[in-house]
Amino acid sequence: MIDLKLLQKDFDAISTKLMRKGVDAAFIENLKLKNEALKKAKSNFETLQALQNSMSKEFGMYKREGKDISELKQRVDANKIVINEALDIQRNLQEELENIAMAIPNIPDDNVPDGKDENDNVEIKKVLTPKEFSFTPKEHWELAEDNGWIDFERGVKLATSRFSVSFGMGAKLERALINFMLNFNSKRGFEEVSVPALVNRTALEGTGQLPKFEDDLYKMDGLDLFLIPTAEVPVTNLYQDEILSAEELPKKMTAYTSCFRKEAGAAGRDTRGMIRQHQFHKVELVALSKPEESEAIFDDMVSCASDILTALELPHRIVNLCTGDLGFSAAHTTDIEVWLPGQDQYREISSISNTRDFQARRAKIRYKDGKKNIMVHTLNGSSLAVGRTLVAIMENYQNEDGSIDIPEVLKPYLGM
RNA sequence: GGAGAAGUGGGUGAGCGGCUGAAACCACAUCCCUGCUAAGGAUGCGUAUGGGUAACUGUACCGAGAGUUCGAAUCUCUCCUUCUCCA
Repeated sequence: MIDLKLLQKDFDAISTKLMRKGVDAAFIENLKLKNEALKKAKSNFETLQALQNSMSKEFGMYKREGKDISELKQRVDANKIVINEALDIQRNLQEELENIAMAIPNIPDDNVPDGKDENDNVEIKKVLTPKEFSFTPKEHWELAEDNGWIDFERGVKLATSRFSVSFGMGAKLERALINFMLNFNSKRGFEEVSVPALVNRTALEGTGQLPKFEDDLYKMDGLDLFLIPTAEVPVTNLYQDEILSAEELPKKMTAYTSCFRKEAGAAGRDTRGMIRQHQFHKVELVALSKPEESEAIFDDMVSCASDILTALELPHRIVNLCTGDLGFSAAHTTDIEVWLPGQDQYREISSISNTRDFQARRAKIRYKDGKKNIMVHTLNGSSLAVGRTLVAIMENYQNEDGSIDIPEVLKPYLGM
């Protein structure tokens, strides 16, 4: 959630920034007006309540002293009616305000480039040069089927479209990648955690998936529980509604989970292969930090993900997302795109975001700085999407005869 | 699935309709004393939000929500969680 006090104080600047992200000006204006109205309503209610409280105290004294209370009772009863009206007004405003505020995305940083969609993202640098093939490289689905690594039909048979099954070396490689990535992140100072794959509404509101994006989530029938779309949700919410001590920051964590997404708006995109599946594996990095540390940690996370790709000898590039491609909760995001020779293009394999205090305010994650409680900054990033890494290995390590080499760093994980 | 018991501040735990935002103890912080490593004393010490430069102060919060009442941590209802017993 954005800082309403800041909005109130510096309305023009904040609304200008939000408009860069495509938020309707009228919407922001409305938020401001509602906020002001709520403040008035609250103050009004509290004054009445204070009066009621003091009369109630008097009431107790009268009774103890055996005085006549009928006149006082009349006053108190009359005030009660007024209070209830004031409370109603306040509650309605509160609810309206919350609905609006929760649907407003984070304020993009000033250095986020303007742009409409992913085509306007800005490349920062390339790492490793794609190798030249002496033959026409195949796409991963062909390689996956030819090598018997992935069975797309049987995934559909078991569930529905956009599900797949890994066999043999395909399955082993997934497991090796997960272990390799977790170990890599551990060495970089991220503590490994294992978390539930189902979370409640509060957790999803905390990280910003709800209330706006319920259509993208799988919801349990009859329960207020959802399958996680990313480990970011359970891991960040681990400290929901807590006040951490300054010494325990930064908290750097890494988790492997399956992720589940309905891909509601993605009809027709990447229908073939395992680029866009309803269920996929991902190793995630999450950090909670003091505000002044978050940028350094952000850089650390980007390099951590990039270094994994480098260790796997996979060419990739680092891209700064433009306003149009920026997610709901992010103040700024860097994507890592891996080179896919079969597709002859770079494709997203990691997305690292600093949400600053946006999620912390929603999830109420604070730390004690001396006497004051301050919102932490939260960061998250993939390191990496396992399925897409497997895709990248298949396409980059393919040979002319259709066989696939195994990256050196993974061999120990495969007993090779 | 059935039957009971319980959920209070960082922890233990009192309170069972007004004098309680909450005793006491522990932990913690600052200061003092002492002087030798362990103890003594004083003060402070929850969260959120509004007002105020500040001191301070209004309001809300005793698992969550609703209700009874002039007034609820305390009474009622629903839900959640934990523990014990039964199937």
